[in-house]
Amino acid sequence: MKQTTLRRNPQQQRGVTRIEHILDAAEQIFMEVGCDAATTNAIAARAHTSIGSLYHFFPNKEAIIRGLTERYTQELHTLYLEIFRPEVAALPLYELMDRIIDPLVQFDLDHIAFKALFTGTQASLELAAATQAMDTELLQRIELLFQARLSHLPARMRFRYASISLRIIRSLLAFATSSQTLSSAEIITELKSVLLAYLTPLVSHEEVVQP
Amino acid sequence: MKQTTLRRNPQQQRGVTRIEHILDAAEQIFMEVGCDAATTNAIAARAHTSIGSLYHFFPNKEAIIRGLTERYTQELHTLYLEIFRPEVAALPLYELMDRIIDPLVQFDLDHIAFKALFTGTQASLELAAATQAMDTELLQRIELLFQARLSHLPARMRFRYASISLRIIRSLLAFATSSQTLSSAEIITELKSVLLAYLTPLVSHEEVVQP
Amino acid sequence: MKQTTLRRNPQQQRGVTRIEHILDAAEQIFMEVGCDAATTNAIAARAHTSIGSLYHFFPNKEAIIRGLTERYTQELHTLYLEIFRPEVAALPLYELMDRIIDPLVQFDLDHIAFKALFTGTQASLELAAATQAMDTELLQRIELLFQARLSHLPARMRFRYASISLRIIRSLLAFATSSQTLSSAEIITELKSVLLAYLTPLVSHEEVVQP
Amino acid sequence: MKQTTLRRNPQQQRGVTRIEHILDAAEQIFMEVGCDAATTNAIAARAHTSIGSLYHFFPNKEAIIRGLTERYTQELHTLYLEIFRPEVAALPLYELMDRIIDPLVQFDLDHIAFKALFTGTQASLELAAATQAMDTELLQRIELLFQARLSHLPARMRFRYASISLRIIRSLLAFATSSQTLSSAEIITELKSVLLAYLTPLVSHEEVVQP
DNA sequence: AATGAATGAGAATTCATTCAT
DNA sequence: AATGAATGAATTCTCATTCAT
Repeated sequence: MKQTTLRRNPQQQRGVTRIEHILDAAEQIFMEVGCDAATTNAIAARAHTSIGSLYHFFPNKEAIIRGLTERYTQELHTLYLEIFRPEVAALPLYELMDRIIDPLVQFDLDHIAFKALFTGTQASLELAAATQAMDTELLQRIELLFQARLSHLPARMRFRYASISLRIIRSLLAFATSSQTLSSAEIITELKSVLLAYLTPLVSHEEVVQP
Repeated sequence: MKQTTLRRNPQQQRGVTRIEHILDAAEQIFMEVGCDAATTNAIAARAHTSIGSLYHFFPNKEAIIRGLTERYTQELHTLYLEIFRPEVAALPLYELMDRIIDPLVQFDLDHIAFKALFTGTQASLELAAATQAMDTELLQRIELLFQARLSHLPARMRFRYASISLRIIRSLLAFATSSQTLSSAEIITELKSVLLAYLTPLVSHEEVVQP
Repeated sequence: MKQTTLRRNPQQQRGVTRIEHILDAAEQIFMEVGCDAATTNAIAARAHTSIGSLYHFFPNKEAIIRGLTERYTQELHTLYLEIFRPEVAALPLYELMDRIIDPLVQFDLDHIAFKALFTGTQASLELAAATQAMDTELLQRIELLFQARLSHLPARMRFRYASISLRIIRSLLAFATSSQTLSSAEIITELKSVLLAYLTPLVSHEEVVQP
Repeated sequence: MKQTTLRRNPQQQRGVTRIEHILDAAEQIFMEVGCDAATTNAIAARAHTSIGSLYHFFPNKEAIIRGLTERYTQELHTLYLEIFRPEVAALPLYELMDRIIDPLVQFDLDHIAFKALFTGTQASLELAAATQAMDTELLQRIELLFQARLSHLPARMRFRYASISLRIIRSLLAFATSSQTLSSAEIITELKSVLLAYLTPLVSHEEVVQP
């Protein structure tokens, strides 16, 4: 049975710093060569520590990936808390969109490295779960918004709209941060346009006024 | 410099069959364990051949990936030729959608293995290029359709709409073939709905009559 | 037990030609990459034949080396017969030298490829034996010459002088065909000079008159 | 680009010892089966270490050969320094000979393994360079001696005499350590005799008195 | 805690040789 | 005879992980 967490909780400040360094190094290396091709020795070297020290804190390579994922997940969770404040539920659709999508774009831009790197098998499984979890959280929050506004629809339909919206957001967000042919701004504008076109009919009883 | 194609063109019928077997085996194994974790020995074993024979035809592991990609690419290209016949340009939007999306869905279903497997570093680079190329072809064909129908728009805008549409198609297609919570049919229906909602305003001068 | 000779004597003229082609190809490849690194497939390809045909005539790689060695040995033996005609025994030392050394130089120049290539383990053993044999023949012929001229010396001493002379000849011959800093002619001149200086005291009763 | 040196400099005493062991083992194995046929696994086994450790210090097989060559080269260089002390320049020719040749003989006897083993392709290239370099050093030292004694000759001639002498020394030294038919002592005696016969005429103005 | 040496299973690839066509 | 596909043992080298210092 593989250990999945830190081998030991660092007792000293030094240890905490060391762990962060290792994660930073891992992030770089993963991005450069991919997850499978990254070697623990290379990560240790990049973190200016010894392989022994690395294994002092992480029981195995998988734990490094997990650590990285957790760090990312934590940040994303924090972002969700900031985005989905109670007051957003009452905003008009087009403004709601800005309030949700713009921070997500920014977050993706701030974490391009992270997204780019996860290609390897190990990482995929690891990240698939984490992303799944994070997207499930996002999905639920979107559903919650819909619940407030589309209370006349059956839950099943709200779930469907939320799922489809989430997928569109994710894909065009990824496109926005990677496209060579269209500008990020263009794509984000279109993303909002697509969602408005898709969702507006459902909320047509609202008084939608776009600026 | 790595060889990129077959080590030698098979001179005998046996060889052709063997190559197909190897590619089939590779496809399976890649799907099961991922591309980096797949070993050439495992592929040879699964293809009921010897490692020597594998290397008789493929100079290295990368060439197997390439071979697989090429086979897939070829099939996809053939599909595009079938889909984008001249007469589709004249179809009403909602029917056009059926004519394009339904075959793509079917193709994806027929090639779930292929899509699922490409995670490894080597494969990514390989497939990234091929997918890029194939999607570029699809993009151009969509642009061509738009050119016929949205001739009043500047080319730049048509390119943007085509790009965004393609992305949405790709992501919801992938969702359709992988979702655990929504049915494939549901997702496809929504995909068409999204595209109609997004594109209809642009072609509103057409007499759009949905059944 | 490894077969050491041809697998079968060629029945047709074609076969003889094919064998020569294979040996020629082997000689080239051996020279280019060394004996161990040379592959039978490469030899077959260079000989414009198939690996199957190669093994049709040679039971294994070693047999190719042996075949090459035998061809060389045969030619060298023929040369010795030409050089050591009865009349040379009576020639004055300095002329004798010309009669012996000049043809050897020419032979080495004509077979530079052959000398250069034999580096691999298999070849060494093979060639070591053959060279040993050929040099033993040369040694005996030199001894025979000495026997005629230095009949007053004990056989043991004649053998020693012959051995040493042979070694000097071999090494400076090799030097002559490979030196970058001295010309072949210079080296050959010195070779004769060394031998004369070394041997003349022994035959001082001869009337040595140099031109 | 192949690494050519140690993968890493050993930081601990253990490492230094291990490296020496590996080189010793390699020397033995190379001698037994030749350089190409020697496997890194066999070397590791003979060194009583793991293949991993071997590769911990040597990036590849070639580096082992290089390491061995360097060790040998270093020792030979040290020997040259000991042999060619300033005072030898003034010694009479026959004594000079003893002072130079006898230590070389001894060195060869002490390093029979090394000389015998270098047959493989890789090694040849490697050793060819090293031997070339070492012989060039020896050549220059001999030239320097000649410069002192044969100052009346043009430099070009001194170079020629030195080159020829070196070649004779090398070949008869090799003969001395390998001959089955003549004793080493006999051969060395003849070597000196040859050189004296060859060189004495040049220094005849010296008062050469042999005991 | 920290360092880096040690380990060895496992991966890609080669190539002499055999065999079916 | 000729061809080239098939075979698989053997080889070099990697890298996650453990252990001695």
